[in-house]
Amino acid sequence: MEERYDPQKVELKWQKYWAERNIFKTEPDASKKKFYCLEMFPYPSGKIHMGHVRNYAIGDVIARYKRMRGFNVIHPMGWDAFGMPAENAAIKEGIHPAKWTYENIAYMKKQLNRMGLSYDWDREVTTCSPDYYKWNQWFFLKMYEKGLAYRKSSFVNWCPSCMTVLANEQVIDNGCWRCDTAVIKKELEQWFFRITHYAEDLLKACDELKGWPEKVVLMQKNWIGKSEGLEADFKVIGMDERIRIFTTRADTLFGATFICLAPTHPLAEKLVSDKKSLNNIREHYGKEDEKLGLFTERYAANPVNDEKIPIYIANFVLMEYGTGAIMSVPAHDQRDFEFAKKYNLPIRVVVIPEQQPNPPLPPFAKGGRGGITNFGLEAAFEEDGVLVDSGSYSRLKSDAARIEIAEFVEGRGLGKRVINYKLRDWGISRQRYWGTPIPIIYCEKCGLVPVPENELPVILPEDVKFTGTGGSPLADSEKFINTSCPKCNGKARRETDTMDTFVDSSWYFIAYCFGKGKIDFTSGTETSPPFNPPIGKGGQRGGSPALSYWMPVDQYIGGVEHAVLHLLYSRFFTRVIKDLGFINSPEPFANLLTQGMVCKETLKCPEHGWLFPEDVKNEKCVKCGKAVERGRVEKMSKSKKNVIDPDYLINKYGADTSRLFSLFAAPPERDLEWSDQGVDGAYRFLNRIWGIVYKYRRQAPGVRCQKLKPNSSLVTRHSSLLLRKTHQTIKRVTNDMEREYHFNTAIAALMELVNALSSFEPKSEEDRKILKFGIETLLLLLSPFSPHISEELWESLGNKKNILEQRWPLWDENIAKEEEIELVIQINGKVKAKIMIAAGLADEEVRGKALDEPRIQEIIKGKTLKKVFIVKGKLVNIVI
RNA sequence: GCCGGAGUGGCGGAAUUGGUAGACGCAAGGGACUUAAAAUCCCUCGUCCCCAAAGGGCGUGCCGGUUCAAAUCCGGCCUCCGGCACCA
Repeated sequence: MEERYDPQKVELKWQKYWAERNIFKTEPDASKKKFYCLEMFPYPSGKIHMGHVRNYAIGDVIARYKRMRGFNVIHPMGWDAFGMPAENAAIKEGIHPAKWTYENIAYMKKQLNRMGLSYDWDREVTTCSPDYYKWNQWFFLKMYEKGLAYRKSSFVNWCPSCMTVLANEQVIDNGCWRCDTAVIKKELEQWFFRITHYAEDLLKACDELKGWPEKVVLMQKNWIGKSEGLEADFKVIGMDERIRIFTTRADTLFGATFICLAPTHPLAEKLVSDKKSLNNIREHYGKEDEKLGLFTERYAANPVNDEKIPIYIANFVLMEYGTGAIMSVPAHDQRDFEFAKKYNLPIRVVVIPEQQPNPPLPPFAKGGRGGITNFGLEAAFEEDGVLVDSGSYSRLKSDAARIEIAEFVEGRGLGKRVINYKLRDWGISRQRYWGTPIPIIYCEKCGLVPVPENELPVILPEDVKFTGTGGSPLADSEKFINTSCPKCNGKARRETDTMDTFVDSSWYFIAYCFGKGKIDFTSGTETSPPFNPPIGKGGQRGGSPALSYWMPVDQYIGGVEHAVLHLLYSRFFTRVIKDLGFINSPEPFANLLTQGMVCKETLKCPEHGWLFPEDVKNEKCVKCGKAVERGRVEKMSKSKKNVIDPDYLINKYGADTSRLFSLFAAPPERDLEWSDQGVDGAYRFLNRIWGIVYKYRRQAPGVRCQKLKPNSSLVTRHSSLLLRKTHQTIKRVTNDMEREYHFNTAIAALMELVNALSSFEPKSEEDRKILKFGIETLLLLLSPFSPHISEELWESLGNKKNILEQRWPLWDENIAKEEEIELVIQINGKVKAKIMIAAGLADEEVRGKALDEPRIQEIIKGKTLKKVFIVKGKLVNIVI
């Protein structure tokens, strides 16, 4: 054994050892409980970053820990390989996206292996390979058959920079999720997945996501955005038309003083004669600037009292939500209020607060009760209350009135109660090259024809031109576009849009279960006894035993930025796949851990802007020598240059230190602040362990000492303390792992054990045995965090079998238990003394010992004891 | 605006059920070893009063409450972070 710890040597040795034996390969084994540990697969952008290091370190600890706990662990990895950066590289540097992508994958795979991650590479998936995206196409066809994939024209979010469409979820603060460019509305024919078909199910099942952070569940619920309300028809006076509106406030129906249509509402054209004005409004549609309206010069009849009210077109009314038309109740809706003020429309109060008039009346009441109160109001009253000026419904409370008025409107045949969702169908068409071709053919005679299943995959052609201008390169590829119709064999052309890359990542966790190159949803085998029977109902395919064995994912780990996007799409896809009969559970991820961001302080030179850490020497910019400003701690990003390159870190300290630091610096769900000194600390810790093992490597060879008991005649007092500490450490580390994966406190416990080991001086043979037991236990507990050094030192101690194949140690509660406890004695809640007493004494004895304590005697002398509280094993509080 | 989450030493963080606030690490200061430095090891380390010790006061964003006892529970506020945002 070397005296000095050389991480490079140790780590490469064990990585080679693991790879040669393909040690992380797993197969279904019905005799063992499975554990599916999954980290979000990366986009192969070139190199891994610290966010990946953290994400994959967390996942690897869990995988290795569960493996030692006896689970059959599946721990796969792959590549989210379609996407825009590859195409941008092609435009900028002339490299083909495929070449660029596969080269990046090769490099990043090396990096991941260099981190010592325990992946079963026999399950690797690469989404840009035809044997993967074939199944995107297959799912598309299945969904098309079931009406879950459809085409429609609509106003879509368009990113002018990426030159493509974005789904609603992919618009962040009105900008593109990828490049931040302001998104504009554009009318296009698009393919959609009918995710709204599952809206209610996706929402209801949120409550079953017990293993997810509440925050994420809430975000999903809000995104789905269920609301119950009334759809009501307003007849257009003098025309044979009705305008159907949606409202959640049927109780305010008597307060409606006008109605508004979205500019793109089908009736808008009919009602408005001034097309120029209509187009003007359309240009301001969906923009968050001022509210704009256009009077149609037509009127409609309120379904509740046939009152005649004006019809407007308004830019703020969305066609995509509800019916694309609203009734406007300015007294009780702030938006309508602003609109009414601007266009001088009447405002009628029909709901007043329940508690009157003390506390003082809200501003709206200044104008008096009920009636047209088009003055004195400063804001709408949007809360529930009591109805006024609403015919026979006056004096009812809002909640009751909502039901009664809705029933009345329903009774007149002028509406129905409905449920609406904010969730829209998922637009998947992208006008880009580097994605999955949508398997559709347009025939001059037969129209829209799906590509037959046996002709899949529709291969993405390689010989296309990347100009960076205009639309998708596919649209210019004659070879690709021109085809023949599968029905009539006549001239036809292919769809040139490709699929959103979120389609790829919506089922990759299911793909892993098949194994590399073996994805197959068409030849499901019959139920075989060792596995759970697949759910396939009559007529459906049999499903796959591998899928029912491995699914769902037991622990999913990734960034919170996917809280709605990827996670919602995956839940949708998993439902579709379940309904096709391939898996049992509609939920893909039983437990979800959303890890925090990796952050670092930013550095800025007044002249050269953001600086890399290595561009700063002695607080000065290396280029100009000016003093550097220390900025805020922010998420590591290339643009702010506050990054640490994982390659640099691993070359300098090794993978074990890098992993250990990123796990120790903060609990996984919280943001992690980078600290160079912290990394040094982690490195020092591993060096100390190396030193301890080196010092004692030849002591007590071949001994296992699980059965040693403290205070037996052979064991000295100081060694029985070490034995206890060892058992306590097993207990603490195990509990920290089980309790929300709090690795930081688990590592802190290991550090305490190292402190105890390094200050221990063995004097007898028994001491040496206990010391060795302590060291071996330390290595076992450390191995999920820093696996290479643990293997190396384990071997140095003469162990023949891998530490990987060892069982997680168990603690003995009798040994871990303290014999003496420190009793805190408080007087009136303030700590006055601490004494050591035997553990497990009866309350009376504890009380006696506390009162006998001289310091306490001194204070309570001559005072009456009011009460004495005893907390077992901890504290006594004497109230005087 | 609406909905979440957080606020603890110089710093990252700990405190599992209301029961010793500050585990563990980092930084800092002092010491040992060394020709010297690095490395390593040992000691101190919330703050204030006191020469010091002993002891005591204060202290988990702020104000108030419940309790024998509050970082933890309740009410009100402040700040920061995240999500949603014309969704009728």
